Amino acid sequence: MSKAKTRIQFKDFLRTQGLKSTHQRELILNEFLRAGSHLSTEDLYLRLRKGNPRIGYATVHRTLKLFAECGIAEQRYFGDGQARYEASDRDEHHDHLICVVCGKIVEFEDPRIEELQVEVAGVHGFSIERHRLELYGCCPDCST
Amino acid sequence: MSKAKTRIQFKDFLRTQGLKSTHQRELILNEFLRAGSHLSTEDLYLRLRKGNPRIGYATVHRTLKLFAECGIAEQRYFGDGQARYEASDRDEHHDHLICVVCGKIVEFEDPRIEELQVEVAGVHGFSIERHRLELYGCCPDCST
DNA sequence: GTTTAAATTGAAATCCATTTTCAATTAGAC
DNA sequence: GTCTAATTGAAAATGGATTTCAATTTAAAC
Repeated sequence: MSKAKTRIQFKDFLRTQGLKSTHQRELILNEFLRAGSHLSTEDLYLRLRKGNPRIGYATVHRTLKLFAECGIAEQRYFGDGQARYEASDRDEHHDHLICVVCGKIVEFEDPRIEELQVEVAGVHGFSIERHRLELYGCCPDCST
Repeated sequence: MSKAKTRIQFKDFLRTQGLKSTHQRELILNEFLRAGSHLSTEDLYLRLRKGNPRIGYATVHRTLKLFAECGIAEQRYFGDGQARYEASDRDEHHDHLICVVCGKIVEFEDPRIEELQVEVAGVHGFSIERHRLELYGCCPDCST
């Protein structure tokens, strides 16, 4: 999804929820879209502070939760005790490869795995709503 | 693996690491093996307190970390902000189905998925060390 | 443009699981 | 038994997430 469309989606969300469009929310969305994925609240907060000294951590936190609620971002936990957010600006779901040495995060997708997941869930009578698949290992750069 | 073997494995671990076998560690291991899987530190602490009023939370916490270190337990995060531990008393790795309604956790394993994971990681030059696969959805009891 | 009610902001406080501190205790080698 | 190092547990510290609340801002109504 284009950045322009994401901005419209967020505005629509705010309007339909009776929430207000504010300068801060705009700044935060812009920086979120500009920055790479897998950002923690802290990451985004620090990036924002560089250009805009007057944005509070609490506002960044609250706005990221709004993004997740409205569907333009997804919250993830990679086990380091910090929530991370990524833009859901693609149609395809994807999973993650995480390097245990340098922390690099690579995205991938495999429809065959997704299919098997649905099958396995069905065997246990579950209907899947979402899933999380993370492969932890050593990336090419770190294994030399 | 039998509980007796697990106890021996832990004792060996302590000995080789120059650590001491204490009454508390024994009590905690016993209760951990008796209790079901997917326990938080708090869960185990409360169970222990029932029979043994004088066991500290910090000791339970530290001992669970020892279990994880020595390989008789695995630490997991299911996104509710609490670490959970499960006995690794089987040879097979397994993944989890989590009911988003009632919180029930069901274990499963599928070698076909594991195979595909290795393949996908290889494509990106990663060697897998461990992985995490969780399917979140609605269990049969809650979907009626 | 002005008024007004409601939402928002941000600094600080709070929450809560995890982790550390430290003085007292205990295990285990000698 | 003696001695040294590890362990314990209560309490404090940590750190990210979340909430509080007075001041500010938004945007709808006038």
